[in-house]
Amino acid sequence: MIGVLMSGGVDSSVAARMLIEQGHDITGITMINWLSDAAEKAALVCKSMGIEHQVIDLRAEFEARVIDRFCGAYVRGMTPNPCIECNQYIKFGILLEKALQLGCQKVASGHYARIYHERENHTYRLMQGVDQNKDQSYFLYRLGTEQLEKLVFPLGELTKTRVKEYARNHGMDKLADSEESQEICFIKGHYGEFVSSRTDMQPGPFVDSTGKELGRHRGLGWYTVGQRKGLGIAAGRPVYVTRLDYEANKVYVGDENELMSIGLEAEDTVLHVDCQDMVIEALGKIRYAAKPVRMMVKLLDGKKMSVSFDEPIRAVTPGQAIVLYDGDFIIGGGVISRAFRK
RNA sequence: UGGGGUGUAGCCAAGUGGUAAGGCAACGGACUUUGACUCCGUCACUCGUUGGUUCGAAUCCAUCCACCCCAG
Repeated sequence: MIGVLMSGGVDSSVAARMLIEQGHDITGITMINWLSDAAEKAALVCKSMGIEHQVIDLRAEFEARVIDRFCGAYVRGMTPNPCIECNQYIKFGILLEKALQLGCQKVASGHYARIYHERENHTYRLMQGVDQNKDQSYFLYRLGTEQLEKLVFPLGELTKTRVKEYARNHGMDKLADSEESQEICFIKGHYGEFVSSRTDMQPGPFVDSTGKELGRHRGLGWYTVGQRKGLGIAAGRPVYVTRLDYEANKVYVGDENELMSIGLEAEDTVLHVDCQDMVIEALGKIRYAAKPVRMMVKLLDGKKMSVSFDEPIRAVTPGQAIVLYDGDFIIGGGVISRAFRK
């Protein structure tokens, strides 16, 4: 039996339908994490497909592992990616465990990514989804063989367009036309609002590179490197956040050219390839929607790596993930801790 | 109080007699599983006040008000 993680949206619903068509015995699984009506929506979908549906309450785990860390990072001036944490620890951590306990042999989800099985050495590797625009491998880069061998991503070979078509052809018109869920699932409203409601954030100064004060900020959690909107600074030209200084509670701002970096340092590194020489050449992305750039990666001690780019990259942001690719394969990645400015 | 200067949207700022440029900010939308970037759109029936000149003024004149600088 395959347990399908269902949110009630098109993607996971199509994934479920496809598995049924392929003759698999499946059951729907939805986790309750925070504010979401996913469980109700998914229940309806499951009912229409005539399959079982289980709801698993992971609110406590989600809050501790994802939300608290998210706020903790923001308040310290970093820009975390909670989806990555959630995938690693919640969806494909605890939830996967529970599904296996429930008797599932495998767990499927509607992610746009592929899993490659190397039979010779019994390893599983993550690959980008075929749809370049929807590829979600960035959020899954931490998954290794132990998890991947238990997973199925039915949408990995499809484009979003094909998925919608599939939905329409299988009586799921409503789902096909439904809005995409875009934002972080546990926040309604502004991120800064959310972070400040759960932490102690203090206002402070906006300063330029010379230290001159240009205004007052509302607390580090309201900003991210590269941000332009929402600063309220009328300097006659656009100004961007260049750095967040937690110690001094200062938000540095400057011109776009002050945002360019030639390299970075990352920690909490995971690598899915053997690497004897400690130096890797790869394509890397420093944000989900970033353009991949060729870079040289040096492994420092076990968990750290130092990366230098072939060309300068804009707004390298501590807290975000650097994800490394070799063609369609995900090599690994880490959490950005510093940017090396031009 | 004497002399000089300035007053145009939230900020900066064009415009010197013909019926309010532009930038920044803000707001709205598109894009986006990071409220970021980017893109598109909106944003002064009115030019510190009150009068006057004129067919017509933000633009000329007078008045008052506010602020700035110099002098003292």
